[in-house]
Amino acid sequence: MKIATFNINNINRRLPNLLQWLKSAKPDIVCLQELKAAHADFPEAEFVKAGYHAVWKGERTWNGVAILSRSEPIMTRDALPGDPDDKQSRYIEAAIDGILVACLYLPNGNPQPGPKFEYKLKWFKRLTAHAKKLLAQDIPVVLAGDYNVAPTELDIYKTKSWDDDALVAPESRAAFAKLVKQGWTDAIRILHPDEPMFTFWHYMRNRWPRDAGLRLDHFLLSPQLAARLHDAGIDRDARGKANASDHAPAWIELGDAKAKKKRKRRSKG
DNA sequence: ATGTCACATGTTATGTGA
Repeated sequence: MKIATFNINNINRRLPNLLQWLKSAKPDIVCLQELKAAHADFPEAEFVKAGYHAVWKGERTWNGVAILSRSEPIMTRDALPGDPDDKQSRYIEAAIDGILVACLYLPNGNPQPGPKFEYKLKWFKRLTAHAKKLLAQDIPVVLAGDYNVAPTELDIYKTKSWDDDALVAPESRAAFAKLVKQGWTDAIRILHPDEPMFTFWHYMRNRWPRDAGLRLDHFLLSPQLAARLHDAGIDRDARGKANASDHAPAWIELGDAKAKKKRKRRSKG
């Protein structure tokens, strides 16, 4: 079972890239962020043609999240609980093949300090509260998406350019660390402890050719899924294509769930 | 401040967000 997360940065603008990548990467489940499309403008038919079901939450101009899957998803939520006044489309959750898949797009938070940064930290708190409840259910859960946090120094190229940025701010990093500490496994990092594993390269200043990237897209796995983690990686090639998103897809490969223990056969006599 | 991209508003650019 292959699960991917991909900040697509405009689903319609990037549709040819996405379809090509789906064909070559063949993920079973894909979490998409930054659709930048109204709900009615989501190109569902194209994904059906490509063999995927889809659930999504659009928003005109900004944000927007979706989950594509080979098996039919059962949407469990299309918003992060905790603030009914939050109208931004940044969270969608579905049950797929016995896994609860949460697709999230955490606020960027710039400039900081300021109201946008406050919103980011508040959103993080709500996510952390919800994540705790999911963990308590003791089921296979993956929290996948663009967290807009480079968790450590290893997750960003050597630079001073981002020192005042919300992506590396101590509060952002502390919030991420606090979430992980609940008992989640950072899938990419646990399998690649020494490589940067960047997922984002800014369009500006030749950041892609210079490999001046950040690791912003993460998979957090509940213990039941962490036990099934076989492989993880970044499809960097996607970032080098024409008209690419500024993010590359990240993916994990999971083994099958253990077959349920067979009941002891009753003796015949 | 700059750099790059895309969209909205609605002009022959500018603001906004990332």
